Amino acid sequence: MAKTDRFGYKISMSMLLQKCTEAGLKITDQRKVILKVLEESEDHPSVETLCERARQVDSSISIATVYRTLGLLNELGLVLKHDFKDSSARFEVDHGHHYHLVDTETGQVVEFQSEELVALINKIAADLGYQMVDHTFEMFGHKLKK
Amino acid sequence: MAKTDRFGYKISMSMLLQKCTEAGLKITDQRKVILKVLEESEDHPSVETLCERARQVDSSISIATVYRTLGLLNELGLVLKHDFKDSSARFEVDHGHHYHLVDTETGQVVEFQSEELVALINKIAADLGYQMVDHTFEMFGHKLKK
DNA sequence: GTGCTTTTTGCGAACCATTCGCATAAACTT
DNA sequence: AAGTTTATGCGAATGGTTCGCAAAAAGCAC
Repeated sequence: MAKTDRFGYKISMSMLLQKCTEAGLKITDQRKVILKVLEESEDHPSVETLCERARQVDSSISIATVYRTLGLLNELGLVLKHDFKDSSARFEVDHGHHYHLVDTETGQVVEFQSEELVALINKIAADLGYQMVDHTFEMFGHKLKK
Repeated sequence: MAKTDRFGYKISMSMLLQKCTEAGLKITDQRKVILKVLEESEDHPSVETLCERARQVDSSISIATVYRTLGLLNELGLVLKHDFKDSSARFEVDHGHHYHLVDTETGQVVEFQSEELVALINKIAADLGYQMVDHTFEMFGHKLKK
């Protein structure tokens, strides 16, 4: 049975690698390792963290290669780059768009999607005379008391 | 008649300076110049741009002071810091809540409000069982070709 | 497989926005 | 005016990210 995420998107290494070859990229050992590490990461690792994890598999991998690989994957739309306020960029495999609601009391992160939200922001952009190509949205809140 | 921004918020230098003294900060010529330049900026200038503008009034102002002043004002909540994707941070006097659409081709920032968006995200939070207390939202796009 | 061409790699140096250390110079206090 | 505190300008340091280059590996044709 194929592995899927909570929204039902199928994810697989071979699919990621296929996309890379389709884009004319060569499949190197380093890229395979980095992709695998990224795909297995449940969190949103920084480049440095990612590099450390990759080095545990192949200690010769340099951070420059990690940067280059992530840049490439990001251009292909396979990987999402997040610029959180506190310094360095963080990455995750793009498993389909979802948003985050951070519980301000527990720190827990709730993921959700909303077609309605996507539709509305596209409409807002269009009303302003723009074609939206990207957006960021994050919520902070606490559980409703009954 | 008091000057107001496009959303009707009253803004004034003296108010900003008063907040600074209340916070125990000394009012220096540099701070007055930086504050004035920021307050008169209709755009969302980068630190470097801000520094250039300030230097036209007082050429001895250093970029380190501009950074320090903006950091201070940001801590006081008088100034908003935005980390748009394109490298350097950009600032604006806090005139109340609105959103930003960044033109990916020109770097220009379009401001907008949407009651509909506010209503929708509150509803989304409520549906998830949460009371929203804060959120971030930013759009990136380019002008529609006709 | 063996060549040949193109892409990728690791390394360190370069880059760039931002921050720091420090001695000097202002601002507030009395 | 004198004393205390905070702010400034300078240049050097920092830290994440990118670049240049020669060496290594990948893909392709035979």
